[in-house]
Amino acid sequence: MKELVNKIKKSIKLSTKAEEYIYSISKEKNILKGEVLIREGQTVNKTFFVTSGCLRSYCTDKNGKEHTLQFAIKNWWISDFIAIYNNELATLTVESIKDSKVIEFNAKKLEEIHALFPEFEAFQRKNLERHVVSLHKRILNQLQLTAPERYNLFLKQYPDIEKYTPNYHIASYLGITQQSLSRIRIDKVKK
Amino acid sequence: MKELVNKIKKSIKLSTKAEEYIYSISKEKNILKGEVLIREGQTVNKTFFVTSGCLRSYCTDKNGKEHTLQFAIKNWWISDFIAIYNNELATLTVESIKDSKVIEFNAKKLEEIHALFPEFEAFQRKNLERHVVSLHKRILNQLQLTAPERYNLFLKQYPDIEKYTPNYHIASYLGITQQSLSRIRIDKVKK
DNA sequence: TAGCTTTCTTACCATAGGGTAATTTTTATC
DNA sequence: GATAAAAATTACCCTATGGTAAGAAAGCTA
Repeated sequence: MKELVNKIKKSIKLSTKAEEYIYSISKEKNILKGEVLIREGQTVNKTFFVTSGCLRSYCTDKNGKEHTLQFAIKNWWISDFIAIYNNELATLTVESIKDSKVIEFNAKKLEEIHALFPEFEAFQRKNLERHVVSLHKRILNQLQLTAPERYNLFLKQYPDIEKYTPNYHIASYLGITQQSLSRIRIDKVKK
Repeated sequence: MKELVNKIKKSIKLSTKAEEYIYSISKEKNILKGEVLIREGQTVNKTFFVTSGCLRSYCTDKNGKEHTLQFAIKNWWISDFIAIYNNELATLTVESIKDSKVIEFNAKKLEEIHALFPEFEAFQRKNLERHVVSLHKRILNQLQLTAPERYNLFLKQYPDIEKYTPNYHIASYLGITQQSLSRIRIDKVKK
């Protein structure tokens, strides 16, 4: 928690009141592997900031197949932002894939922070800008790279995620099946 | 221009000074089909707001193949946001695909508007939030839909883009070849 | 209208990746 | 360590999409 506040302070000047407000709308939580923090179909009133461990968000298609939108490791925010920003019910599920520590925010009150403490706007804008950049890059990679290339890039971005994430989650992030990923991994070793 | 300012005013309270500033950092431009507004490898110092017509942004891969990141129609913003937000050279090209009218902003000065007129922050935040949502949806669609499904969705989102966009641009947005798109179109008529 | 250019379609074959299912390996639990 | 559960690999065949290339259609330009 302290860490996050320091991070914010590096980006903007945070008044004491604003800092107090942040503490009042959040709480630190220990999450066990497998816990579901946001469930598809339900109201989304929480946003999480990961301080250790890893969460993922995914949707489930009509055939029951899961598609991973995001892995959130240390210092990332995760929630169902489609639902929050559109004020809709969750289409995503957010679950913990290893024991994690998060700071849980009340989404509504986190939104209100901008009206109450406009100093926070610049911080949030930077966050959103970074988010847009990473999504643009992901889309471009999906369009132009082969599955093995995407997998190698993924490993660079999440260096030790393989230690605790099943391959089928990685596959569902890359847009391939776990069997294909398995072949890719084997081909890689052969070389 | 007037239209954009009204749009902004619907979202936030815009002071006279801020409005004047907006006018001072922008100008309306008529763009001919085929004009390149941002070129890969160069410095990006402009952001465009489309008032009519259509632009697209794309990257070119190592084989010279183009991949469309975005089509921007009326009321959309377009630029190379990866370059702007990361302060890097352009990796994208932005070109007009039909005669268009745009409002051209100095990107640096548009960024500075937030420090000068903090009232603008909330407007920009909403823009970025919407942008994130549309990118999340695009990624999820790419992961879970077949090419024909993505094509149908695309036609709903850009109802008459086919009138002026060559198919291979659409294909390059959907992540397939123009030949595949051609087959999909034919199959669709048969049904 | 003729001729040129761009775009679209079609055909052929190649290939990456998918689906199902069986088997092996790893991990967790008692 | 034995057993069960979860995950990963492998095999088999299949299908969607890609690549090349040729031809047809449409759109420009003179």
